[in-house]
Amino acid sequence: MESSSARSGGSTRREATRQKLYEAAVTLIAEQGFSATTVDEIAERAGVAKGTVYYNFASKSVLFEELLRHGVGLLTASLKEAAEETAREGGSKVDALDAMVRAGLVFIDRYPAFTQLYVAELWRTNRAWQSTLMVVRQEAVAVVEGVLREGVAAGEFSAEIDVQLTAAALVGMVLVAALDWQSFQPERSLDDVHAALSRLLQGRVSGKG
Amino acid sequence: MESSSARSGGSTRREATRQKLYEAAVTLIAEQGFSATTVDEIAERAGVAKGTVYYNFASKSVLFEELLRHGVGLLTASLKEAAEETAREGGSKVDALDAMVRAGLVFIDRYPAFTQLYVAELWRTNRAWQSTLMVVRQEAVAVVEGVLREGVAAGEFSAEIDVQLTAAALVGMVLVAALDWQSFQPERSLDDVHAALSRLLQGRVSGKG
DNA sequence: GTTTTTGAACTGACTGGTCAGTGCAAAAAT
DNA sequence: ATTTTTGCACTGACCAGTCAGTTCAAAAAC
Repeated sequence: MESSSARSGGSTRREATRQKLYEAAVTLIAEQGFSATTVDEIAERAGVAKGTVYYNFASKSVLFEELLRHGVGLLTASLKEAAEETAREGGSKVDALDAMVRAGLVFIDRYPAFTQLYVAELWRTNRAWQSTLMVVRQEAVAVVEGVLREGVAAGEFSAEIDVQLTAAALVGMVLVAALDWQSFQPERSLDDVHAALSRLLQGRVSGKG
Repeated sequence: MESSSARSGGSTRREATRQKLYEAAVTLIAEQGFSATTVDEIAERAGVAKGTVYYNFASKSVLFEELLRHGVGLLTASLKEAAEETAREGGSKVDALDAMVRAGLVFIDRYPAFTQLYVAELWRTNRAWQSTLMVVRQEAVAVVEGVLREGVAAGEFSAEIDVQLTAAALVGMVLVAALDWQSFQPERSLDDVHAALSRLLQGRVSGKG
């Protein structure tokens, strides 16, 4: 018989197990890389048996892919939210960029391991999950590109900026500054880091200030 | 006899073999990661026997570490050269930064695989070669920090900029923009990319332009 | 004649993935 | 109300294959 013990989209127990596996995998892979991390390690850290990993995910690669989707989904939602709230409050496009910079920093602060792992894999070639990686990357970068384009359309940004390259550069600015912050100056506050990046974003570097 | 022909370190033949191994390892590891790359693969791509790898390097890790040192050494030299030439020509510190941005782009354009590999490893923790990684990172970033500090001292940059964070952000800007360029818009010219980054660096984004 | 390279065989530890079986809470049957 | 059945979620020993690193005699390069 169809037991139907938990009709609403998968049992709670299973979802909890998957979450534990995500959390175990993300830190281990961030530290060691995908290949150097064994399924046994992931299972052990998650506190489940190895078979459970394969009960919940078709393979180690699939676990990783779903982890990527899950994580970037959170980031993209956060960036959109930041941009939309700024718009709602009548802020300029620079304000929107600034809010997104902060949202990015908050995300990296909350999920540093995921960020490390993502950066480490993003530009590799010939990997099984490359298409997944590109899709989720595009989702996130598109939010930044959108704000830049709107800014150009509204005359707030120079029409001569290269939207794609500028978006990539902004993402890189935040990414590397934040990872450096985490790795080498963890005592600094998020506001400190945000202030430094705002200054750079708004071109307030040159001049006596 | 230790003939005059090879003062710096070892025979020419041996050095050539090591160079071939570097080149083979750098592309393979950039594509697949360190752990997923086998010594047999490296030897095969380099066109030497496996025994030769172990005759020239104590282990796979040591080969990788020396590769890191070698590569970042080239980058650091190139950055210094760019900064010094700008100074020699009487350029401003912004000019020096701009020249270093270009030098970074040229480097990434010439050694994309090395750059990928380096970025993928830089923020990992608990790895055998972590101290090597940090040392060489610091050598490179210090060049940027130095120019920023001189700019502050000379009153060209605001005294309120955070040198460390700004340097990291600038490096990130170039790194990510360049890797994106390589990966997703390889048809663009170096000058194009450089122009986009210059604009951002000099705060010529806002405004009708 | 010394240094460097070759190449193939070998070892021993490790790994992704499998699978027969267990535990258990809810459903069905009595 | 009690017993029986169902099937989901999980378990962990096991397997077949892989890989870093070793060894070494012989050849090649210098």
